[in-house]
Amino acid sequence: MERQPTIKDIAAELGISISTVSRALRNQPDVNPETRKMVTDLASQMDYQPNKVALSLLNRQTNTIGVITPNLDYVLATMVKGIDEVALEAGYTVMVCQSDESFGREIVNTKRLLESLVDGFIVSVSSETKVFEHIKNIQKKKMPLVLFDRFIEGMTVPSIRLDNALGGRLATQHLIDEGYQRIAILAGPENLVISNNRMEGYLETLKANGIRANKQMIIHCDFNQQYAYEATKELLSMRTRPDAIFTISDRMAIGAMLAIKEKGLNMPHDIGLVGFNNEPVTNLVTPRISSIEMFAFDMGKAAAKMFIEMAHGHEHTNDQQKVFKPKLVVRESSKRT
Amino acid sequence: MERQPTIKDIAAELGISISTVSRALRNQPDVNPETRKMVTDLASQMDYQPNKVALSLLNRQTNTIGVITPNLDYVLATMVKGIDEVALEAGYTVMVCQSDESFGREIVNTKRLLESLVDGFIVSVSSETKVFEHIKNIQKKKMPLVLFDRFIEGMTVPSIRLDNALGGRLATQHLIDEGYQRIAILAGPENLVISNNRMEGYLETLKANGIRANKQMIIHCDFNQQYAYEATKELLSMRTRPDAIFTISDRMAIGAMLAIKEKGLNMPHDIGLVGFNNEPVTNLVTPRISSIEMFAFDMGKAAAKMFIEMAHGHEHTNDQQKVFKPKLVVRESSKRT
DNA sequence: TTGTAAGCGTTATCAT
DNA sequence: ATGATAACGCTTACAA
Repeated sequence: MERQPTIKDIAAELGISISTVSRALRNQPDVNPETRKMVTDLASQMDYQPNKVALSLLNRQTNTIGVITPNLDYVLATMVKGIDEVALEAGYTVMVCQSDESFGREIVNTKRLLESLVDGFIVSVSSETKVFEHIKNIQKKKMPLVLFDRFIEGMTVPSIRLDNALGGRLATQHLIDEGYQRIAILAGPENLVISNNRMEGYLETLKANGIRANKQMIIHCDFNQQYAYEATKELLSMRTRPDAIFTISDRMAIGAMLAIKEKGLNMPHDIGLVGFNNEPVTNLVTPRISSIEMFAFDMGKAAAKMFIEMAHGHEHTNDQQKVFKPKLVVRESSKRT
Repeated sequence: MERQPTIKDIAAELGISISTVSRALRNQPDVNPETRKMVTDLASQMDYQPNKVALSLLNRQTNTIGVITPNLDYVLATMVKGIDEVALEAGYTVMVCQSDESFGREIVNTKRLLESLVDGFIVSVSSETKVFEHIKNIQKKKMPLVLFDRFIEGMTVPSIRLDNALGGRLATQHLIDEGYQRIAILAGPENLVISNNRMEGYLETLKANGIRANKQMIIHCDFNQQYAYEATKELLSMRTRPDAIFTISDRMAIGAMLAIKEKGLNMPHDIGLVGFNNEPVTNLVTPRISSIEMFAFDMGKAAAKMFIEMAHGHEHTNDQQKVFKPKLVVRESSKRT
């Protein structure tokens, strides 16, 4: 890589001092118009670009946000897009690191970015993450930190999250309203808060409708189409099989759908299905899958906005949380009436 | 954000000079074991982290790669994941910027990152991009630059690309082999090289099989499910409708599929369909869609490897290109025999 | 073995 | 209107 031109080079070339060059370039008053012209002309001729690293060192801020995400699947990619959008607008650049749902990689990523490269973090923790020292570390340094999507129970961190329990309630109540009685749930990994919250909504709603929850109807499995497929096959081979399934992700809904079709059951007649996330794919399959919309793009934007407010030193409390309300989107897979 | 501890602080606290601290911290010889212990102990107690910005300024390199991508849809997200993987391994951090298929945002992103924030670039140009001054600019600065996926015709830039024409040939030949005669193509935007290459493969193969290309069977439309849906409706209402459609992306294949189903046609009997990318969704719909696998993850890894070689000053020629061979994956949508 | 000082590119403060 | 200098945090000759 070639050495880039600096104000020093410009100053030397023009036989003036670097402070004058600096001033001229930044349109400060108190600089002779002729001098300014000389400087700006030469600068653009040399294709001079101010060195952001030097500025970062000087100002002790990099105008960079470290974004750590477990993956870039639909929901998180959409959120990251929202973050990107707002950040760019506000003069921030975003460093996206994928932890790949691995605790180890999350640690490594955090540590790297922490080394004075970023002004703060917007983080969604991996499904493996059960210890939060690295997150506390960020807080200890008083850096702006916003969690999004996946959050941490029992820790007060500013965050953007979804009312997952409501999502669970909406889905379950809808199935009940459509006349389904034996509603199974494919829940996510056990330690994942969002997954548990969706399940709580499910349990709550069953109870509110006088339906006894059945442990055999509650399956924990990875956020994964294959597992969901297997789990559904299992469910469908029960002596009293479920007549509806609520999966806490659309990926899982697809897996469930494959198993249902294989079994020769008709949706929504024989069995109902509701997913979560409202991914485009729900519209592409036959029958189309009902799902819970979570406004991922807006959530991303909100996360970035909250971050920027914190970075600009606006007062904020640590337990500031913005909670988005999900919305039920009814499609053929669950519409029996 | 709190001021982070520096070696200066450590030195002051211990009453020694900063160079000694620096040496102790970096395990240099020539430093008294006792001094070293004092220093390292205090450092870890203060949770000292070396300031990367200062180091970047000193070394004139940031160990950061600027990745510019038009979007984070399946293919590019997968490639970015590959880039990430290799980069992390090699001690680089990745800054991902989405241009959102907009030329303007691509320019802005490039310019920002160029301001000495990154050591070089791995870029996939937006579909809008027809002028390449910003890319030439990077080259002029002698920064490592690798293009991936989308590349530029008539410019010699190191790049990782797919043999798109081969992809077009594989798909088309397969359809012909399955007995389809009137094969339409939903090509992408006209100025996009990858799209044109796929079409060339299509045209070539028709010719090689003695089939006359029909202009009405060649539709240019955005990489977009909705457009593909409209275009297919149009195609299917022709007096002599096509009996097969090759779409140059799986998204478009889904759009086409919707139109085909709406028309009540049976796949693969009445009409054949082949997509491109081999996205997971091709496996989720009924019938499953045949597609062209492009090994996106490996392509991303290769891009990062090439970048790192360049950054390490390995000799390279500007026209160094790694071309991946796509593979046909046959599924039900096109298997008539 | 340790300290001093220059330098990385820039801005801000204080002269001139 | 312009210049000299210190500072940001660090490394690295060079000196002690």
